[in-house]
Amino acid sequence: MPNIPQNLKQAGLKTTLPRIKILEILKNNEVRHVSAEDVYKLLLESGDEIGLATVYRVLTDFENSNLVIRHNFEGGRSVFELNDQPEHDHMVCTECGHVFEFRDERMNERQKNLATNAGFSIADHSLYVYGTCDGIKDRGECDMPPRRDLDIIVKK
Amino acid sequence: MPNIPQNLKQAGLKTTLPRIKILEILKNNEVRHVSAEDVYKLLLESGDEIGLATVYRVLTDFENSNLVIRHNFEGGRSVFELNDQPEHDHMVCTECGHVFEFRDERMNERQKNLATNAGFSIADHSLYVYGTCDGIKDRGECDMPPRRDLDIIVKK
DNA sequence: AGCACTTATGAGAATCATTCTCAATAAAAT
DNA sequence: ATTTTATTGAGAATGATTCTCATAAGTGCT
Repeated sequence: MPNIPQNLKQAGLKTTLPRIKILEILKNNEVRHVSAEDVYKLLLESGDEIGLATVYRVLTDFENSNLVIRHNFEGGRSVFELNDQPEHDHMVCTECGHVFEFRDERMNERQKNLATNAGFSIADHSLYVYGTCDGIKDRGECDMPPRRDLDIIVKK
Repeated sequence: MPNIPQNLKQAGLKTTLPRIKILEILKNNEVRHVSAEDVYKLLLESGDEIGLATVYRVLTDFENSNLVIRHNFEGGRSVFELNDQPEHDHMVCTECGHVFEFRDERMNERQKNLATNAGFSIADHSLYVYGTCDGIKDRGECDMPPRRDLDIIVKK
């Protein structure tokens, strides 16, 4: 298993207790997309008294050093995700809340071309597809459990 | 020119002064993507004393009756856009704040296929491309004035 | 037009997520 | 071990948005 203090050092961050604990949580397979509040609660549950302000600070530090990715969801809520996977996009089921990840080279290419032709340099993009998964549609329940790996990968 | 009270009635909304004034602003070609605060200031400039709370309420009403579309930009900022055009996506210049609109059938198709294959029914999507426009990159200033029509349309 | 009924508005308080402040503390460097 | 520098905690501050509630407008009916 990857060494957390090492990760922090590589990212140019001091290895402090809050950072270690928070990175541990993010590396935990059970959670993939968490809000600052979520992290704060998880810390409390495991008996770590780390202030909410620190959680925000650490997550922002992690974002700046590319350890995590911040997503701005609807309603001004941010969720964070460990940046341990190739760039990908998200399909969000509006019924069960499940988030599927996918990756499509062709779509990325397409975006890049569009932008270039318009005289625009892409730094970043955010794509969320909202809808329902078939488990919901057919039987009223979601039959796809959350997964850590990319759910759908489409090659070029 | 389209009749504003008519629009409101069709949307199932009482025709009140604040609603008329705000819809007027949204229909104004000069502005396309505005925040609630922007609308509030524009109202003040034209001598209309309409409270900020009302602006928010009206914009939310408009959203619910599909008169406008709400975008949740980075940093928890919402902007509103008159819903008078075909579905399209946005390129946001992170330097000058200019928002380009574009529309790409092929990308939409692609999304639909991906989703279908994964057993997912798309209801909606949100795509924002962030970057800088070439005016910024080359000369430090944006050379692309805001436009009302779609800036870039790519057919299939 | 006049009256009753329902809905919208204004102003300020309240809320929510997030950031800031600053004194106390812990890591890193010497 | 000591100095230096960055980090933390707690609570205050911020900024966007929503809520509350008394007042003011629209709408429908006579």
